[in-house]
Amino acid sequence: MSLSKPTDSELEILHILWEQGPSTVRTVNDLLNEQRRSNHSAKESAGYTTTLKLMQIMFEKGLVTRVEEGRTHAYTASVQESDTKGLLLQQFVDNAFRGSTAQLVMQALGNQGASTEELDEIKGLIAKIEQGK
Amino acid sequence: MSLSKPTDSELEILHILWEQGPSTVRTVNDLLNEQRRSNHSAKESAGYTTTLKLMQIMFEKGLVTRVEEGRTHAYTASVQESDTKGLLLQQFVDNAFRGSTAQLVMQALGNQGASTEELDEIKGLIAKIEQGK
DNA sequence: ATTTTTATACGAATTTATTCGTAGACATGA
DNA sequence: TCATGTCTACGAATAAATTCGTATAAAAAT
Repeated sequence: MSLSKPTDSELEILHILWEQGPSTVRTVNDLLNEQRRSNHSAKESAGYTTTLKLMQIMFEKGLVTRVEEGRTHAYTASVQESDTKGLLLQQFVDNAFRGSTAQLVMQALGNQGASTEELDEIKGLIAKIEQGK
Repeated sequence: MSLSKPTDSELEILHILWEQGPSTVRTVNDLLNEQRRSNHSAKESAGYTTTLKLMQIMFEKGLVTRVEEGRTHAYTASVQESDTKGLLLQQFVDNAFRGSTAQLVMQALGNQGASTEELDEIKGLIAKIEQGK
């Protein structure tokens, strides 16, 4: 069963499920719209049935599981956050940076600098990776 | 004049134009298909008129300029490689990593490790950034 | 000269993602 | 009870990206 790539909207929903754990469509839809408003996201707020439909499609694709709870369904992400992000990243690096992770990292750090703490974290990670070689 | 975001197919073409400089549709189409074959890209090889149409659309959007040369057109990328990649990266970080560049970098380095040389390069860059603060 | 090749332009089919309306079931509260 | 609200399912409209067929003109080859 190979990990399937979520679309942008699906990813938005996955983020919520990863954070919240099992949730109803209603909850997801509310949080989604709340976030869109506070982030000044480019997207308008989504209608309830829109989110419902998306989550049904995600269920068909196997991105989420669901359990009947009375009249409603509780949805749970069935893909790991880090696996999914890894897959997306891999494809993004291939498309935008011709497969060069280093180039991507350089661009990322160059662009909108990370904070000093973040840089320290990254240095630590590099040190750890170098140890392992 | 805000930079517009190229689609995946458009980005493939831009990469070729960035590498080759001004090129005809024929050249772009040939290189595109050559690359797709050698990379075992997921995509099939593209018909000539498909590439032509894409490049016409890119012209309308202002992603490329073109000059008549006899009977054919020579197309040139009109967006900077680093600007475009920066924009794509920004949007990707927002979508997939909720805006956290550090998280993206961590995932990128953790995933499919960079080579020792690349890590050195990155360390150098971090040092330079820290100097600038 | 006439056939074949190689351009552009353009309309339109296809595919994928997104959005929402409407219908039917069930619960809740006046 | 019966009106109102909230759920799921599902069909279908819309939008965006991709693909390609066909028409037409010009050049090149025979």
